[in-house]
Amino acid sequence: MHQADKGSSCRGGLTHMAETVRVRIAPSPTGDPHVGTAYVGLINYAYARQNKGQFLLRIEDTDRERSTRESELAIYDALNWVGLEWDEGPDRGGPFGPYRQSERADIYREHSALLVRSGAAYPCFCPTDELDKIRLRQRALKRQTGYDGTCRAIPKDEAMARMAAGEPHVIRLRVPEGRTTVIDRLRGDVEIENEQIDDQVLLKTDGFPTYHLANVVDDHLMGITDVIRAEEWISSTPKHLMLYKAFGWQPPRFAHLPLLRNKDKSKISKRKNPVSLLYYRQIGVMPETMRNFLALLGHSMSDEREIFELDEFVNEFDFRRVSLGGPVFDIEKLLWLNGMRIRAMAPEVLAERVRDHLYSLDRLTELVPMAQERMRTLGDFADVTSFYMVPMLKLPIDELVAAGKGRAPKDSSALLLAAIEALDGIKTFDKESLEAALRDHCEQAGIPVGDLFMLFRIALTGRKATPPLIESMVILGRAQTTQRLRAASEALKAAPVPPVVK
RNA sequence: GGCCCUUUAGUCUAUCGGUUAGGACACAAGACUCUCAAUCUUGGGAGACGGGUUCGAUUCCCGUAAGGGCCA
Repeated sequence: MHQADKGSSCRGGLTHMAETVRVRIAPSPTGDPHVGTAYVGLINYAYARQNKGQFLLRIEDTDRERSTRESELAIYDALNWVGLEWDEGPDRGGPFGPYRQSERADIYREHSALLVRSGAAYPCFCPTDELDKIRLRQRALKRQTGYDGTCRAIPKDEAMARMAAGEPHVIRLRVPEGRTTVIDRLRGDVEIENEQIDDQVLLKTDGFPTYHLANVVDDHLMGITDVIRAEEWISSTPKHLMLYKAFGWQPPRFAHLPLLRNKDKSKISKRKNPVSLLYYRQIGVMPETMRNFLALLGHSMSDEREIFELDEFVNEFDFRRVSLGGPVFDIEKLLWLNGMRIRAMAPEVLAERVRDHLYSLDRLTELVPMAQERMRTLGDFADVTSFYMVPMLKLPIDELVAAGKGRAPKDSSALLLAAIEALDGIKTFDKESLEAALRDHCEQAGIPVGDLFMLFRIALTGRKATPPLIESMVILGRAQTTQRLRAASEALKAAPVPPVVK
């Protein structure tokens, strides 16, 4: 079926020395921590532990626009929550640091200079608009688009002189002729013609590396022996292989895991699915369930066991038992698993878990200010904040429809969808940004603020009378908020048109 | 559009050429029960299609189709 054994006894067939397995995950700190990160992390973790190797965490924050510190911290938080302990990383150091790419800029620059000197890479002075023109022309001719190699031909000394003179440029990889074979642990040999590969930019005009350069340099310098990552990277692996070759380094082994999917089989995305680990934690999926569930996707235990612990998975994980069809992330089954595990707990243990989940001091402190003015008894707290405690709201469809103020349900539905988009553009999910974004959005769309807010209120809390909306959104958090709005939008789309009331 | 990957029920999967194609979620029915849930029992439902190879293909090979990814 597949070639899981290929190349597993030795790397590239060259060394037989005992080597310590070193693997990594390299998430980008943009947005909420992703289930895909946990998925790939779990496999890497299992492989590392099984082989008594090391599992590292590297932060790929070379996208300086989108990377945030907040998101980086959320990654640590979420990975700790699922229980994947890493041996080296930005937060805990290690002998191969720094582990944050933004702190390694000099290393990349030196390495790209090395390639320019050897001729494996070259500076490209083409201005962006020129490149756009080339692309358009290629498109018009229905030719393969890509860099045409104009600057390849510039003699080396001239190129060096222009660089020294400070002319703006990027550094490109000089892709050689021929074909490149990727040896994938799971698929065997994958051959790709080099013609298919563009002269990839390695270093951008601002001196920052692209993913490809940084990735290869870091993996080598950090002693990574096995790159286990998502399938979406398989087509850029030849570029990476070329880089290893250009540097004269031995490449690691590669294994490309299948991509998690939405219900419609497209690559899992926040548009169609809650993908934030924080969301699942918030609704009360337990970390052991999350690990267990992820381990069920694309891998099976030898005895078809479905409920098991992390250490069992570590013992049994085997590339030969990885299946390659992209698994749909089935929330129903995740919840079933969670229920099974809940039922297996001793009541007193469960009691503690429930208390920690619902009534941790942190959580209460966050909620109490909102509830206080609306409470006459302590018990009122439960009622006022129930919308927050409940994982999945039961939506009152009629009220949702009514909140549309005479709009057809499907129009209200579209309204919500547009608003979700608007929220998407917010960088930090706080009161000020939300308020501004929502009012702004209403103005542009020409909807009365009150109309949208009432739709939101019911979508998010299931009620018409609630604590302040924006504050509630902040507390629910981005993932939960978008999830509920999306659910409401879908419910509205399916709702029947109400009879006209005169 | 080019290249690459994938393909067992609605979903997750088992099967390493010979099975009445197994399990799980979901679904349906029944039992239990003050309700609901849980639990138990039962049930329907699958090898994308077409060619080869073979005594025999879900399994190996080729093609087609579909889905997905990457590049633009």
